[in-house]
Amino acid sequence: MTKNGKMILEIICSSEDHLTAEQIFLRAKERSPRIVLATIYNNLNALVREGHIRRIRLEGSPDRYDRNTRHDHLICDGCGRITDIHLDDISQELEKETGVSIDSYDLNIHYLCDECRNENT
Amino acid sequence: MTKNGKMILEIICSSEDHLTAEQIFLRAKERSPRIVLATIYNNLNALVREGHIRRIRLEGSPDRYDRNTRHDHLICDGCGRITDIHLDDISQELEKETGVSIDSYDLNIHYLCDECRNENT
DNA sequence: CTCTGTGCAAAAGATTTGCAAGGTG
DNA sequence: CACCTTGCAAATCTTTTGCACAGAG
Repeated sequence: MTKNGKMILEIICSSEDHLTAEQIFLRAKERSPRIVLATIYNNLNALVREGHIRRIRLEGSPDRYDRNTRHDHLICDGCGRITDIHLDDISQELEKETGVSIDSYDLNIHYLCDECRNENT
Repeated sequence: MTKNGKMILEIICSSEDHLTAEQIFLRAKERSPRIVLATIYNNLNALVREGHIRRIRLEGSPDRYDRNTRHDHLICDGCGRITDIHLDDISQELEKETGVSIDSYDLNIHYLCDECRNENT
């Protein structure tokens, strides 16, 4: 793995949030001021391809990147906040139900967080 | 609902595939030659907002649109083909596990279809 | 007559690509 | 020297927006 690749992976893994390429770019720039967005994207794609990180695709906002431990996402449709949740792995049930051999799955749950629910009252 | 909205909904519902905006545009043009891509997008957004259709966001290809019956997706990471599957609704279990009130969820299962699996042998 | 959807052109946003240069082995 | 990553600029692709007009109620 390259120096930039390592740095980007570190940035992602050390963040509690789900960062966009732009945000990662800004943080990377703090350490390596001459770095460019294209380099971020190159490395992000490589990291996703090699399974080190996950890409989260969202409505109306750029992709976000997340460490690749098995977990699922709660997405508030009000404020857009994403929360990691750790549900039991259901791969085996899914394989039984679908009859195919599963590589991975994405489970994104849409809801309204407490604040957003109260706002809409 | 507007005439174009109805037409677009019909195109989506009568297709077995998961169409891109572009594909929908081309089919809409067969019936209504002066229609424009922007109109397609406007209507698609409205239809998604009103819950008539679903948007499927994919890696490296434009969004696709799908009828909004409850179902999940098998996505082959080799050829990109999407297959609808009908699993038991797991909302209730998810609500129990997460403790929040769920509006909806997306479950996308990644695998390799038979052809792609054989190719990689 | 008013209001909303439409066609059109142009813009915006996110991501990718081509190429020359730089660093590493 | 050979190779691969980088920086940079420009391109590409998808989607959105502003505006004037047309059509429906």
